[in-house]
Amino acid sequence: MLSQPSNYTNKFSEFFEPALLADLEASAMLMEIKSGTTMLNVGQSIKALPLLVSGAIKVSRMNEEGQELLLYYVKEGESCAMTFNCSMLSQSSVIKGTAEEDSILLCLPVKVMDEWMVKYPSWKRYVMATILNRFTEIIKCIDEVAFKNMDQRLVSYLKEKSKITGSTVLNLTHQQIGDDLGTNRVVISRLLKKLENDKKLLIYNKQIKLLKDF
Amino acid sequence: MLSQPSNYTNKFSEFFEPALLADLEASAMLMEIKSGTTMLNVGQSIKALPLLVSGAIKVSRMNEEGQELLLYYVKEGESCAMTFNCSMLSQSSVIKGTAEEDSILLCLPVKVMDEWMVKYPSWKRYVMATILNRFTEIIKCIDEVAFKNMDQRLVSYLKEKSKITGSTVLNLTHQQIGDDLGTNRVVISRLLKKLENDKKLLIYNKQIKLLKDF
DNA sequence: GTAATGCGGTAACCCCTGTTACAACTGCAT
DNA sequence: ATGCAGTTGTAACAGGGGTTACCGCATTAC
Repeated sequence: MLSQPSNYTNKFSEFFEPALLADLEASAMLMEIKSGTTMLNVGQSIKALPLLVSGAIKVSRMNEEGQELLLYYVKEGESCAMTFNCSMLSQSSVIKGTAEEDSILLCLPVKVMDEWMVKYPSWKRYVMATILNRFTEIIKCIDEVAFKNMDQRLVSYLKEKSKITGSTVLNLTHQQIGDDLGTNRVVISRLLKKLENDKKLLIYNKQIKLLKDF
Repeated sequence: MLSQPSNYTNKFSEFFEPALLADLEASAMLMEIKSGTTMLNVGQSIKALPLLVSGAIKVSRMNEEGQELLLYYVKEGESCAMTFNCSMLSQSSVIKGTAEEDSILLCLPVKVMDEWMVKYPSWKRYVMATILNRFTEIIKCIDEVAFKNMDQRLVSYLKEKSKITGSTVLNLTHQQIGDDLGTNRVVISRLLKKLENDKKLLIYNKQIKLLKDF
């Protein structure tokens, strides 16, 4: 059983002014999301703005043929930039959002977030900072896809994954990695094997352990 | 010799409320930019917000090794989303902006654009719409780079170029195209030749003519 | 136990694309 | 006219990585 929003809004107390925090408590709805839940799919319209209290959300692009590509993660204290945009202009989404872990989030009605842009300077700052961060991360993603080889992308991916989970043991199948990087399972197996030979990691069943000099 | 801003702000009269237009006239500085001028480079800080009256700006990503990749164009009546973000948070740019044609733009001090977010609903809408459009275009760019082959990317590129210039005759060298798509000149020559054989276009020196069934 | 399913290892194959090299051609400068 | 710089055509080669196929192994269901 979850307690009231008031216990969770303090995750945001470093960004938000007191009046905004109070308003947030009053307006937001607390939600619990199980790992793996798809919260938003391509083409859906956006009904509420999620502020992440704990856990992590994976944001990815899916093309028409169902191929996927990981864009970035939304972490604690963060929110989704696309949602800001889409909700303010009542457009539908071009991306997919999935809970990477069990997550807790505060859901805000779209209406209030627009009002708050005018009312609370700290909210405006937060929204702008979030948008800029996402832009930067998407640009990073473009750099990877456009200029880097698959082996480098795989290494970046595993590092990021390790950072997100806070562990050097990653519970991942080769297929899952391939999906996130928009490539084939065999390619990933091949590259992982090479990394194992180079003593960068160890491969187990559905599990990868990163070694010290990864 | 350029006339006063007042003659140019009407490009924006469809988006902006009258009071904002008046304020724009008072605050903006009119600038003329020659084709090929680099207006913003990676690592630079942003001093002013450009609103494009006429012409077109090419926005691209450059990586550390100097490889380039075209992201999108800013056209008449539009502005640059990254600039909004960076200027509001006083961050430096991660992208490059170059005048694609001779262009005229209104330059706004960073300070006022922040105030206007609160003051003018139509400004807030414009900013948000711009940001969303850019997001969408960058996602499109990711789709291309991640999922499409070079021949498909080349076709998209030429179509876009034709739309921007409003002509089916494009004054481009193969090298320039290669730079925009982040690839090698020889690759472009090869693919163009194939398109010429397929009767999609004609190749001249420093010039390409798109045919009807392109 | 056995069967079924999913995961991982490996080989073989091929296409796309990046790279290098060189020749032919254009246009401009002198 | 000659030379030079920039542009284009083409061949040849190499490597990355996408694809298919098949096998062994682990896990779960029955």
